[in-house]
Amino acid sequence: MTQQRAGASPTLEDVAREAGVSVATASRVLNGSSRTVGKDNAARVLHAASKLGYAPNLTAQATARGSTRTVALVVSDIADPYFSTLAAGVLERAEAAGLIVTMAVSDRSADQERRIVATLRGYRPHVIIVAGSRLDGPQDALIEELQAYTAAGGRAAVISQPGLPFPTVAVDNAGAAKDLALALAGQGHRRFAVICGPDGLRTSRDRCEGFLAGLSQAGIQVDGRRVLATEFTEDGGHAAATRLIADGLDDVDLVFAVTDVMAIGAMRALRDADLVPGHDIAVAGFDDIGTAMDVDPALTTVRVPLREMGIRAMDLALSGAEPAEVVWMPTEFVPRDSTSR
Amino acid sequence: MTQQRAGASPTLEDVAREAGVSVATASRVLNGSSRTVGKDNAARVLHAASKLGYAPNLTAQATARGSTRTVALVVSDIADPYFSTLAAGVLERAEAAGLIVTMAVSDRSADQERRIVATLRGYRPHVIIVAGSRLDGPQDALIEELQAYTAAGGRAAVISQPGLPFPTVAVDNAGAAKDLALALAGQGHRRFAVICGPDGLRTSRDRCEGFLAGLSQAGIQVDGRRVLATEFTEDGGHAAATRLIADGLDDVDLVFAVTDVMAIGAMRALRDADLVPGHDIAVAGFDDIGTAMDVDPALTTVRVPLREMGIRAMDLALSGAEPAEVVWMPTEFVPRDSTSR
DNA sequence: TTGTATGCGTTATCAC
DNA sequence: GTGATAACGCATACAA
Repeated sequence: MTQQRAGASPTLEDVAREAGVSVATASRVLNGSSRTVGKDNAARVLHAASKLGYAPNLTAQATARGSTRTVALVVSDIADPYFSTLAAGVLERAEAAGLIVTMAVSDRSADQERRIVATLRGYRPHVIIVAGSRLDGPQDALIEELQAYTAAGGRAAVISQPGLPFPTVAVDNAGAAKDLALALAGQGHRRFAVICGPDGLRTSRDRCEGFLAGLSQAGIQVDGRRVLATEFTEDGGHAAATRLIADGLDDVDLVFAVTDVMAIGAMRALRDADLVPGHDIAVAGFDDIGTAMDVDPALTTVRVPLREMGIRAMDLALSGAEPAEVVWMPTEFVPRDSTSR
Repeated sequence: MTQQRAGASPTLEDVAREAGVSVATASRVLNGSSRTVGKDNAARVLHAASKLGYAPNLTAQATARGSTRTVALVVSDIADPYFSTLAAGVLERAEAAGLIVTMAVSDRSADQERRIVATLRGYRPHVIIVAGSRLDGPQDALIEELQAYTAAGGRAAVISQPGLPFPTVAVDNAGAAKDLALALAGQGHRRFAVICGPDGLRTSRDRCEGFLAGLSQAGIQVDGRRVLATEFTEDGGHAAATRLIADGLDDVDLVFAVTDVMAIGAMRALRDADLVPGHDIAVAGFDDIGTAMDVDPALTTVRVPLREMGIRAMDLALSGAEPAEVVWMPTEFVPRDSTSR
């Protein structure tokens, strides 16, 4: 009976020695596909492996095989339900494909995002999925990094930033926001305030501009002072709504925030000011995160199939889609009590 | 000028050749610690690397060095704010330590959890953190797997399951639930219903029993038919509350659910039955997830410092804590409007 | 300071 | 069927 070094994982060699076979044989029964191994030898190896608590060194496997079974996912903020729901979809699909998911957060910084992709690329993942809310303008550094990856045979997919030279799953933010505006106008709302994200955030801009375009189409103008830019967070929504209230809300009957998270922050601000959301003033959001139907009144919003988008992004990457392919996911207007007087 | 194979990542050898130096030299400037490299050679290598878009193969690095810079995190469900907040803490701390986080979801299955740990172990991560809501009874398989990992020099930490032979960060669920019950009784509530998680879930049981113990200490008994077991999800909370309502809620003035997520589901069920949470019937939860203060009325709960727990778990693992070490995190009663008539 | 040679744990290509 | 053995991409002890 052989001894393995303490403080180190048993290796294939340890198992082989214990079983009295060659490493090649051990490798074959433990991992290989071709079942060309003698029955008793196989049993010996299996027994030795479990006795030693052997777990194949996947990093060594990766260097030997030249490929891994991992997918790298980069999100802006995992505590944000938008991203955690996306991530759940990616994880679900990855698991089904026998892939392990590596995750990193970019904290909404483009530079950080590039650095992360550069690092993740080092792990030679099977797939890289980038799900940040993308910035305006050329993403040269990120694109270069991802292109180096795909050029080397990697599969990449991007969520929510159409226009990049990678397979993409996205929703028509501008169009959906426009439809939302028209629907709200159809409900009888006339005086709007809009809470947008920080400048340069593509998703925010699309939704903002789409919404204003819809209002304009309905013959409604909104005062520039009623369009606020703020952080892409709940506190951002709260702060913006607070500003709005301070400036006087008399001529506003609906506040639209470009994300549910921000809208919910705005609702909190309204309540803090002793206003009743949905009664004194209507509120609408965008995304349909789970919480949207838990707040009271339930939040009118646009459903974005986040979990499905994570799944589709995985499918897209795994299927080796064309760089230019964009899968547009359907959205849906979800009227709830927050906009019905 | 040399050509690298298309469809493959440039290797250190490619860079070295391009720069006209040996791989050893290239390795030293690109990764090594000792800066014993000639100035011009270093520049050459750097230039070649960036020109080729070189990213070191981290898996190969790992097998060469025998160690990685990754931490493996296993959670039950990343879409659940409880876990996504924990994960955010882990990610934050990991990033600060220059570690990459690999994540997998166990879907609340013990067997799945063991399988995942077995797989993750194969990556020889620097750290493994298990954050499932643990089941009652012996977790033999999981423990064995984790012990094989630590025996081989790995650092493990566990969140929320004290009693396992690994460094642990936890909260006193039973004690906090008892205090909560006493506080609610102090608010004047007398007739309680309790929504628990499925049998065998340790966290749920501790909170349930602690709560009932607190009530009992306050001289309050609760009818067994008013203690329901259900799924550990929002829908579970909704379903249980619906059952409660169907059975008649006349003799109940407060519903306690063992997690905020479930409590929020219960609030939704109440509203669905045209009852006003916090007015017709009080509701209390546990965890203080972000949403707790977004619902209306804001949810009375017990604050569990989730993000900090993720951070502490990382610290614990990184510092090579004693197997038996348990860090108890403080909890705090957070009274809000859902329990104040 | 730089290069050579060897090893890391596996897989895969050969022979036997 | 099974066993040597050369890769895989990188790090590093040892020479030069």
